[in-house]
This record gives sequence, C-alpha cells and structure tokens, in this order.
Amino acid sequence: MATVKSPERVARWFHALADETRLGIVDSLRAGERCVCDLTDDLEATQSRLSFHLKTLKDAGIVTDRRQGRWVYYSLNPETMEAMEGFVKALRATSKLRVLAASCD
Amino acid sequence: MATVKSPERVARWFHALADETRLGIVDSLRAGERCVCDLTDDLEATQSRLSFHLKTLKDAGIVTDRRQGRWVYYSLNPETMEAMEGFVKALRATSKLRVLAASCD
DNA sequence: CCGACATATCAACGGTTCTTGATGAGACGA
DNA sequence: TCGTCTCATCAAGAACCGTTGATATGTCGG
Repeated sequence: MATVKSPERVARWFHALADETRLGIVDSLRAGERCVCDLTDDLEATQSRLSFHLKTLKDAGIVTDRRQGRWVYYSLNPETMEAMEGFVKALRATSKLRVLAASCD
Repeated sequence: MATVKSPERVARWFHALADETRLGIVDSLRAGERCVCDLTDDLEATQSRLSFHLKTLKDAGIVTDRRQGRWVYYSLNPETMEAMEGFVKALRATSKLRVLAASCD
C-alpha cells in the first residue's frame, strides 16, 4: 500500500505543519471542506497569502483540492493523516523504552 | 498537567522535525539514549552541526539531555511524543468526516 | 595545574521561506 | 462578449535557517 516513509516525505509533512498560518488552515479543515474564501474569513488572511500556504500543504500531501465551479474546496488528506499518525506512534512507542546509557568510552 | 497546545508550541514541534538531519537524530534516539559522539558516528555529521540540531530539538521539547561526566546523553521526550500523537490523532479522526461542501454563495 | 577530550556557542555566508501587491487564468451570468 | 468573481502565480524584499570553521566551556586524568 505504498506507505513509503522516505525522510524527504516525512520532512515535508512536518515542514508543512511548521507554520502557524498553516496550522490555522488545518484547524479550519478539521470541520470539513472549505473553499479559499471561507478560509480567508476564518483566518483573516489575504487571498494571496492563503493561496501560498495552501499550495505548500497540498505539495506536502496534507490536503487535497477539488474545483467546483468558481470555487476550490480544500480538505485534509486522510491517507497522509494516517501515515503521520503511524510515524508519530512509532516514535512514542520507543520513547518509553528507557535504555540505560551505553557507556561512551 | 499543562497540555497546552498553543499554536506556537505545535509549530515548533513540527519545525523541529522538518529537517532530514534532525529526523535522523530522532531515528537514532528511537533505540535509546545517545551521546553526541554516538550521533556523529551514526549520522556522519560534524560535531558543530549536530550540536545545532540537538539544540533545535531540545528547544522544541522533542528531546531532553542529561550530562554524565564529559558526555551529554540525549533521548526522546516521551511527554512531547504523547502530546504530538494526540494532536495528529485528532487530525486524522476529523479527516474522515467527509462533510459535503457547504455552498459558497 | 596542564593537556586532552566532549560539547556548546559564535560569526559569517548562502540558501530558503514568508509576505505583499500586481497580474494572470478560468468560470460564470448578463 | 464583457465584467466580475474566485483563485493561482509572480517578482521583490525582509526575515529566517542550516552549514562551516573558529573559539569557548566544562570535565577528566595525570
């Protein structure tokens, strides 16, 4: 099922979420699909700025878009969300195995 | 228990993981504590570079450090890992509720 | 105290990212 | 077809980030 977690791809996920504006977008999308005009209202951001961040999120695979007439609707990409959850889960799982220090000398 | 997920804090988590060198560090730490000299070996990175990235990870709360004699041991911070997992889980949960487009006009 | 060692910090440079305002492209209704 | 609406793209500047090499800090053994 092509769950290839190359470092590049993972780094791009995280980079896409490493910005407060984009976190705001993602937060808005939690309620479901939104068109850009909705998001400009939600976030009080200019259209150009939003378009830039939406592109970043889309290129990273975090969101998908769908055109309908004049509007473009964005939504979270469930596949990526699932893959991200898997990645973070794996980190948490191992963060609990407190291995005593291997001596360095 | 102070699980305040301010956007700044969340953005810093993700920024800390938005770099392949730092993902490599985190991957190394999955096996348990590591001192900087271990990591320079694991990642074939210069000491200065590693120190920079470790600081970034530490400032974001992703790792903790512990000095023992001349060495400083780094490990994943389980609390942050848990908080991150919660955050991502919440995103995934809602990414499944496919709300039909609210018409924009 | 001295030299060696592990790590942190600093300054400087090059590259990337974000913001803004202007322009372009596609869809619609009159 | 024309004007308008939604959205994407572009160019330019400011701010930020990662790398490198040099230097500082702290710890140890002798």
